[in-house]
Amino acid sequence: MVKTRFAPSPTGYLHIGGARTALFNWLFARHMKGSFVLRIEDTDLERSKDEYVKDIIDGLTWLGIDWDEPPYFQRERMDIYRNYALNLIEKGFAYRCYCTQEEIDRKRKVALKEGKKPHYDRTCRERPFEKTDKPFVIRFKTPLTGEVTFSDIVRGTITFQCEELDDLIILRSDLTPTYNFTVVIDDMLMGITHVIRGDDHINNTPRQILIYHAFGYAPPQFAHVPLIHGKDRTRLSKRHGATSLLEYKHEGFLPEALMNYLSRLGWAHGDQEIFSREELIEKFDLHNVGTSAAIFDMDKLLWLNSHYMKTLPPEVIAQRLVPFIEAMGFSCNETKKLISIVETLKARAKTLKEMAQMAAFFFSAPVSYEKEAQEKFLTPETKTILKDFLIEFKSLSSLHEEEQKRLVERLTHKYNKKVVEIVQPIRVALSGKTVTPGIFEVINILGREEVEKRIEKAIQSIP
RNA sequence: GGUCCCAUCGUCUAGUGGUUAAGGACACUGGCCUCUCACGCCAGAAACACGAGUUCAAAUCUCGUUGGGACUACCA
Repeated sequence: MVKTRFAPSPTGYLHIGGARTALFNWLFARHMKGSFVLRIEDTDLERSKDEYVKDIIDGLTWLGIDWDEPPYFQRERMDIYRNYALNLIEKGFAYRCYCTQEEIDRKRKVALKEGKKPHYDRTCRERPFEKTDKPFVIRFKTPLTGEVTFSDIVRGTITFQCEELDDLIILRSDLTPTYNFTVVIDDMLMGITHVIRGDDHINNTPRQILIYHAFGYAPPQFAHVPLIHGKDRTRLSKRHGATSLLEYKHEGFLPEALMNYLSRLGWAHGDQEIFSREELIEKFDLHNVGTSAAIFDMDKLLWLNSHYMKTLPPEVIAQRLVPFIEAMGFSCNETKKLISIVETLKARAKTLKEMAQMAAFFFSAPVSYEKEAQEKFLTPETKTILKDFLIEFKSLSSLHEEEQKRLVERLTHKYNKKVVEIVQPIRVALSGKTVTPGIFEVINILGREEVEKRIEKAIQSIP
């Protein structure tokens, strides 16, 4: 059975790139009816933070990614790694190295200067065991010759010469294990069948394969997916805008849109652009994953988001809109009204945040009018029209669109004006703005009483 | 520097040697619709990095060049 994992290190927020890697792992597992696990690689005691663990878990959850076993924390498994490292020494695949860091740094600088590889010179590799209190690290005994080849699912065959590889440290002097060792131990112990990760790990793969060999264990399948780059075509990092995936949530993006967008970054299914979660699971395939890095495109994300704003049930959008409305200091306990607002705004707002801003005037009367709107549409001339409108509006038997339309038409004839010249003053009076949803919809949502109040107020504001 | 990876419109991509004057989508431009703004609809501009080779035939295969990226830690 297929088993995949997402193995982030909590040394930073879950960003778009990590989320995409997680998504691919999750989609592949779900597609293959296998399982997916989350493993927090927090062996870097210095830089790992609980705050980031929370961000990762919350971010994935928001996206709609779930895992089949409780999350693993490498920090809780230190003994396991130590034992396996010791075991490797016994088997002759690793050795204690007593060289000091200063020594090694010095030698590396010299080697670099002479144009040689900055590798550890393997001083301790064949040193006979001696009892000493000196601190040591454990290094893996990389074969001096030969090559390592593996078949990557997305890239095909990749080969490395062993002589290019270093005797990497697998256990630090403080007895904590290093990345290239823990991944192998955990992937092995957890029975991971497919390792799907960013292509920044291609260079690590041969080292890891060698460790698998040392344990006599067949390596999993590897699938290295291209990285996501920022506009400057370098690896995505903090300086490319939104740091955390949750930042997108706070900016009013829908998880459906993010998932759809992320899935299409490096993967395609013919010409299809819109995928539901179920469709993604059904159609996702590692063989259709591309090989070149993609640049994050906010415009396309916005387009997808606006698509889901329009197509998700209004009740769902309304529910998700609530926190944004409340953040502006309004309370929205009238569900029916809120849904009407969503209906009228869903084709106009690209994000929930934007929708909330557009909806503000439904919750409180304008305290002031946009300057230009006021100058242009709240004039002595339109004052007359507004007064007339108010009288007729009060006598309307219902707020049906047809009836409102007739009212406006009567006014256009009476004053010999275009529709827009009648509607805009009303719009400004009701919203303070020149841009709103259709005027009849606005009137309907506001309701008789509120409309009358606001028109009245506008009339009074005109000298 | 060394090793490895990558290269189709501005961006995401379809394309797996042959009706492809290279298709779709976002963005962009123009038009239609229209009470403002959106939405929607129609149209348009826009790409196979370069050079050899293989082949009857190459965006597709090979090599080289150029360009970009990643890795090269007692980070992951």
